[in-house]
Amino acid sequence: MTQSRQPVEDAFAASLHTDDLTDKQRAVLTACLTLFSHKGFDATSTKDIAQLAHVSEGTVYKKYRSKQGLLDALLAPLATVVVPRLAKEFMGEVVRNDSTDFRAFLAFIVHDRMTFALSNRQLIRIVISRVLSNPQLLTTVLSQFSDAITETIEPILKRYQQAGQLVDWPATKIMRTIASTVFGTVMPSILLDAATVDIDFATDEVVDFLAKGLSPAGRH
Amino acid sequence: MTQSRQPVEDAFAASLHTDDLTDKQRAVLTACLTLFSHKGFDATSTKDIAQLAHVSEGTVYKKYRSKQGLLDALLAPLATVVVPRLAKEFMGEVVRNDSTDFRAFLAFIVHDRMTFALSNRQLIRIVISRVLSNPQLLTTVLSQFSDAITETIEPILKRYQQAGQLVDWPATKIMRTIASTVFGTVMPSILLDAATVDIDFATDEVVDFLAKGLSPAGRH
Amino acid sequence: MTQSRQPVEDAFAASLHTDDLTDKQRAVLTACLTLFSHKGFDATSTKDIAQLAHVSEGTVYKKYRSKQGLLDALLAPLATVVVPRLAKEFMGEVVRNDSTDFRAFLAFIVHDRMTFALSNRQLIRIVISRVLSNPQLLTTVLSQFSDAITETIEPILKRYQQAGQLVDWPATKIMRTIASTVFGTVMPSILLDAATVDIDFATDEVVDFLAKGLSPAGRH
Amino acid sequence: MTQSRQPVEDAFAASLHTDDLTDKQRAVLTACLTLFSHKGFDATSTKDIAQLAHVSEGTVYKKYRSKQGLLDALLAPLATVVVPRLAKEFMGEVVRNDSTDFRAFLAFIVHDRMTFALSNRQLIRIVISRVLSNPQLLTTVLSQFSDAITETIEPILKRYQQAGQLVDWPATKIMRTIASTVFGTVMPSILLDAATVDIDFATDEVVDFLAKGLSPAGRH
DNA sequence: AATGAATGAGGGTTCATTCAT
DNA sequence: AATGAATGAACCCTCATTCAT
Repeated sequence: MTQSRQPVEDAFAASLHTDDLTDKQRAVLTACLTLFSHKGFDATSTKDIAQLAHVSEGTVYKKYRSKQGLLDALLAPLATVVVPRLAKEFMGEVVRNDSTDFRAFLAFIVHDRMTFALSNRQLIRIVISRVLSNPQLLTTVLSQFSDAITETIEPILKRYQQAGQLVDWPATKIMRTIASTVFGTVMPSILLDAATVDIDFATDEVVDFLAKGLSPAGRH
Repeated sequence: MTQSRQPVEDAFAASLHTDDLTDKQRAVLTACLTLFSHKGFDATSTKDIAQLAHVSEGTVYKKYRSKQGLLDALLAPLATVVVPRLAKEFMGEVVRNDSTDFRAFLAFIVHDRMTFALSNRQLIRIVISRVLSNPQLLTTVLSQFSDAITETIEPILKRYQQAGQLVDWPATKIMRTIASTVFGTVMPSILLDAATVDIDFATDEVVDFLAKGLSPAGRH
Repeated sequence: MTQSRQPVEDAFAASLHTDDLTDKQRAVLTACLTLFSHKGFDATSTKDIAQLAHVSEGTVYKKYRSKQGLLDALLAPLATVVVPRLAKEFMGEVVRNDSTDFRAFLAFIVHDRMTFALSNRQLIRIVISRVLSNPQLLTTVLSQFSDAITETIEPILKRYQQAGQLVDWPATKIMRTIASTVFGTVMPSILLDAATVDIDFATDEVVDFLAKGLSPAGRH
Repeated sequence: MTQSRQPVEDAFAASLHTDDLTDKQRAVLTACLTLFSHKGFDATSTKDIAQLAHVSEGTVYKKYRSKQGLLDALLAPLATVVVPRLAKEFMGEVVRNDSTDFRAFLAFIVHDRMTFALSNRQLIRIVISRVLSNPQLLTTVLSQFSDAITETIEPILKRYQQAGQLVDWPATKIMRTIASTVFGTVMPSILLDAATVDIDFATDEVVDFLAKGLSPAGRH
């Protein structure tokens, strides 16, 4: 039921290496990821960044011309790399899992999202932090996920609903429920930035719970 | 099923008025609540606070001697007022709901928590923000809730489990599941700081989902 | 040789009690004396003063309208009370000591000045401190002493010089030499604000030294 | 009798140039020396310093991280450069003056100390000012001088005492007497920060006075 | 490309002073 | 006479950013 594929978790990390960055500039971005996620954007000084990256203060500004630019550079892959690649992952999975039942589908999606969330804890921490002071960012991120994922997943869910395996809710609501449950499960690890979750075990439990909670109402 | 009681939602607001504060000092705290929750603690300047509170910068420091002190003053009621009062609320409900079934219990708790969460959106935003840069705060808050609530609720859950109405999970896991689902439901409203949720309607949906998801495994 | 009269040492302390001051205002001045002398004028806040005087911050300003006013109030007696009274002391002594030799005169003046300096350590500390940032004050103080004392003392010295008991220096130079030696002796006690000097013993030593140093050159 | 050597007077000034300081940072220290000595440490603002040094306020903090740090940087050479070098000067003089009499020795030491005091008026003013609010500093400075100088000078004095040229007092008392007299002579110039003293002439006078005052008691 | 000295605006905080009570 | 809440200018210091080297 659980799988060991590595779908998107390092899509972000990869993006750090594909750009035309020097070693020092990469070190700067990595330092930003660490510091922004732990101290917060505002509480991180460019001096902090320079020191952690073992770089002069001037170098911090060589590629990106402001502290905000560094933050943007960290968050950009979310829209340009992570989300699109997500959609593609699911599309491929659709074909492969075409005949499996809802529970198997659930297992895949839950495991995939948990792995992603735990692999990108720092980035997620930064996103949460920024969303708090810039709610529009949440709208953007959510709509990207909505556009990219829901569109891909909706037909799949419809099939399970027609097969009587899934409650007759709108696709967005179902996905939101799944997301809430998954997020609620991994949230402590994300906030504490400690990888204390056994993903395979947690997936089984969450799938159990969701399978029941999302079963057609008539069953009861 | 849903109720219109107002248990704890303004426990915090009330705490602003019980202290021996001047009108101006209260205005300062209120301004802090607004600004810290929207711009974040670090991005809020004492000048911002003074202006929003229609007060001089000196007054900002009259009662609390540092910006951190103002933050602490906002978060303190969480431990000294909100959480203890929560426990008492539940204790009272135990008596009243003694004979009701699990679904009714669920309705109460979900409605109560949603109301609390939506009534204290700003405070919650601040807590989330601070937890990101001070994980120990999460541990503290969670353990307080754990101590105060779980202890009160565990015997109740046990009764429902013995009556075959509730899955045989540890109390903490059940509560965490409920909390995750509730939090996932209200999170968009909290992050966006927009009260767009119909609590009664949302309660019904969440209760439906949870009742199924937490039903004993054997049922399926 | 040494005497137990109490000439001027508490002329200043007395001035605190002669003015039409309430108890609280006196407490304020006393607190100023302590704080200005130990922390310095600039490093002493009006809050410090209020607290040490057990008085509200408003009261600090009741009699004297600024912090500078408080300092002035402390230093004023120096010109209006202390120095004039000094002259009178010496005038009286002239009559009494009319027939004594230079050594006895020296003993009187050294003992008198030592007693004064050690009894007004705090005031002297403040004067030194103020002189550093306002050299004109030194000129004022010195000229007051010059006017008041030298004028009184010069004829006396002349008599000792004519009697061959005293070097043939100008009166001011002799007095400055005496003052330097006395000041050098008590300076550690003044700076450290610790009364560790046995005045009678120290007087004997200083008189020995000065009597030789100021003896007519021909002797050697 | 008087000499024109320049032993230690600019030991401090030199120390400003040996450190790895930028021109601007040196200008900052120089401005601090001037302002601290004239207005006092507490009454000098970092803005004052920046303006006098023709530098931005940020630059004031580039090398030393606080205003106190700047003060420490000014006072440090006193312990690490000035005092040790003093000892060495005297040691050298011992050899050269081996056969001279006490009066010549006195002339050297008086001239040397007067030159030093007048060349470092600003520094001395700062030290006096700081001693007033931090008596422990006096203890430190005095003990350094005690250790460095007395130890070097004591055997010399003993020789003069055995030759019957010097009163039979403890070395520390003799040195303190000399110091008091010298300090008393130059003090007006130091406090007023005006170089109105003819060192050679003043030396002769002070030596005359001290030679008599410190002559063996039996002579009289 | 990389450095780090330099900048000056703005940060949090303290302060002397005022004034309604 | 006495209080202490309120003020806002000024304080010390940090910051993101620039630029000559």
